[in-house]
Amino acid sequence: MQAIEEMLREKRIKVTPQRMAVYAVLRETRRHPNVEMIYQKLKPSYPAMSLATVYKTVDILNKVGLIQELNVGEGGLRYDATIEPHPHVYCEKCGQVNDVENFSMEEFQNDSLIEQMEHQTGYELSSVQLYFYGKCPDCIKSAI
Amino acid sequence: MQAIEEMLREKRIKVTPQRMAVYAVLRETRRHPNVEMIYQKLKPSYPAMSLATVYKTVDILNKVGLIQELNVGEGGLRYDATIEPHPHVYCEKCGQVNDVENFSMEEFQNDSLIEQMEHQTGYELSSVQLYFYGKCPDCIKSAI
DNA sequence: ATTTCTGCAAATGCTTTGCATTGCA
DNA sequence: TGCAATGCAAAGCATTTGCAGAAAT
Repeated sequence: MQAIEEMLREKRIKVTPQRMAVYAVLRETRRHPNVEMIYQKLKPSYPAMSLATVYKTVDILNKVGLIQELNVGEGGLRYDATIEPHPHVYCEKCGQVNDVENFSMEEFQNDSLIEQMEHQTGYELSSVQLYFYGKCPDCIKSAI
Repeated sequence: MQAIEEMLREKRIKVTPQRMAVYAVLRETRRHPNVEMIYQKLKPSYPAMSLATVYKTVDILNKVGLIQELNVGEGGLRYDATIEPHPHVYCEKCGQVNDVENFSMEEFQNDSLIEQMEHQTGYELSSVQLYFYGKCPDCIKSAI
């Protein structure tokens, strides 16, 4: 895995401790945190960091294509350092967002789904999102 | 198509002019309007209708299952009187949301995709959303 | 030396809430 | 008549903005 500093430099954006920290949080977790979660995670080690900076940082990281924005419908966005398209599951009980691993719908992984859709709709498409909604195994068990 | 009044009555919610009007707007259009759009559309014929009522109404119509909520990631929800699962395309230029008609991924139409995912993830799933993002034919033409 | 970013506080704007009034059943 | 819905205005909150100081190139 490439060094974070290098990746920012390649995107021609200034390399700051805040940006490296935010991106590091996203690379380390599989939880798809939202801005508030990222902020809480960083607060102990970066007491001066402001929420506004986290907002600005995820925005620019998303724009340069280092991370992707997810919208599972809570109101508020989540962020994911994995930029390859992959489906997500949202637990309506606990609010956790997870990746769907080893997704077997091949068309979703490569570009054939997008190409097929461009044909069918006449749009120029740039991305796809597939979201599943339900209850996660933990929440089923605890019968909350 | 069933009468709107009847449909509300079947869902055991009080039948009011405002609710019929909001639902009628959603059934007549394919534009997946948000709250503000619904409000603007109704204003001429219902000058007294308040935005808060539109918010409350779409919320209850969604809860009783008469409409579905879409979240294309603008911030703000859109509403759709077609409750069968079907993919949507979002134009990042003009912001229009359209249905994908005659979607050929059969698994998406019936329940097999959800069942397969339940197996794979251990979740109890209730719904799926598939969104495409890009530029619509009109926006491509006008090269905006 | 310049340009860009950060952090604070204030502003914004969508959505929700409380409550008196109205209207459906 | 009783309970629920409406409409208004106020409150709430997440997000954005403006700007002076700080930091990166």
